[in-house]
Amino acid sequence: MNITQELPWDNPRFRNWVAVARACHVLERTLATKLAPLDLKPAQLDVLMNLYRHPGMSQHDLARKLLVGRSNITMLLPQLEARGLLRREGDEKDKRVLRLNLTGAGEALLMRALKVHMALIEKAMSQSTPEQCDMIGEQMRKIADVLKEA
Amino acid sequence: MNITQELPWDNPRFRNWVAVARACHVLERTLATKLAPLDLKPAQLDVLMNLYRHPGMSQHDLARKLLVGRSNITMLLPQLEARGLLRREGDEKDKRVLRLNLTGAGEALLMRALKVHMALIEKAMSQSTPEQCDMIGEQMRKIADVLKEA
DNA sequence: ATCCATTCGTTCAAGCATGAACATAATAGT
DNA sequence: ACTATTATGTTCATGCTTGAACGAATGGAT
Repeated sequence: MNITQELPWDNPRFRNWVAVARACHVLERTLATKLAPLDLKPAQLDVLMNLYRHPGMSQHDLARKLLVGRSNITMLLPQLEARGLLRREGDEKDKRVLRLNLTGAGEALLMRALKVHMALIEKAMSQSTPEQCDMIGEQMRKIADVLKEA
Repeated sequence: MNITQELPWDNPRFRNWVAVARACHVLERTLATKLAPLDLKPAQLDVLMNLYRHPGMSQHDLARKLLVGRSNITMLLPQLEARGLLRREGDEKDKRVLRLNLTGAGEALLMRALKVHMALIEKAMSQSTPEQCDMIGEQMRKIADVLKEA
């Protein structure tokens, strides 16, 4: 038995990553409660955001952007479509894919939700200088890249 | 209508936070797959880690540490107890609370899981200098504090 | 042309997390 | 002592996410 094995709690990388995970968790849950008045879940907001930025996206592309399974998208979209927030239209050239687009109502709701989201993020990151903030984003993008290859 | 409203994607804080959330998400899912051979979920690992560091904890304390509801703990613990990884013993002085402690098997499994977890975090954060890493942790702790007051 | 593999979306069962409602135990106020 | 309030843990119904299995459509190889 190796009694000298380093325990994770003595490791700065471990402790600091735990802090990252906790901050994410807290912000996610706070966002959920602040979004409740709009009858929107964080996952649904992610959908609207991605459709706004990438109109005509397929469900498969959306799933990959959101890092979730395709079936998740299948379960998620009908609710939003029934509320008139987006449209699903079959592609002419490839009859397998459904093209996704926000409706006017979808864009309107998105804008309201984005105000909430932005305010929360502003509050959270107001403690950091712009330089610190950019550095954090840069490191996090590297982390996502490194892990996607794993 | 304010056409000059800043869109979130132009805001550094927003873009950088999105990167944080994505990195967390990717690491969480990667951890889940790497932990599968041990038949352990990330949430269960969190339980074991906290019990290791805080022996004799109550379920309520554990729930607060993990940022989840009490009922979640109630659903989570019986599986781990049935596997002989932890014990739940009634407190003598306060008959409402259950004191939680790891068993030897629980500690052993925890150590194996920690190796996996540590390796993943090392890989993820190997891109950052120690100074950057510490700064990230510091900022994230501030964020969690700010949001807990919200 | 005809297979074969691949891609896209769906369905379904299973596992998790949540919040409200509840039962029991402790505590504070009177 | 007695009541009211608070704290701990459980139960239950609901909704979300996942992964495997499936059908339909596409594209490539021969």
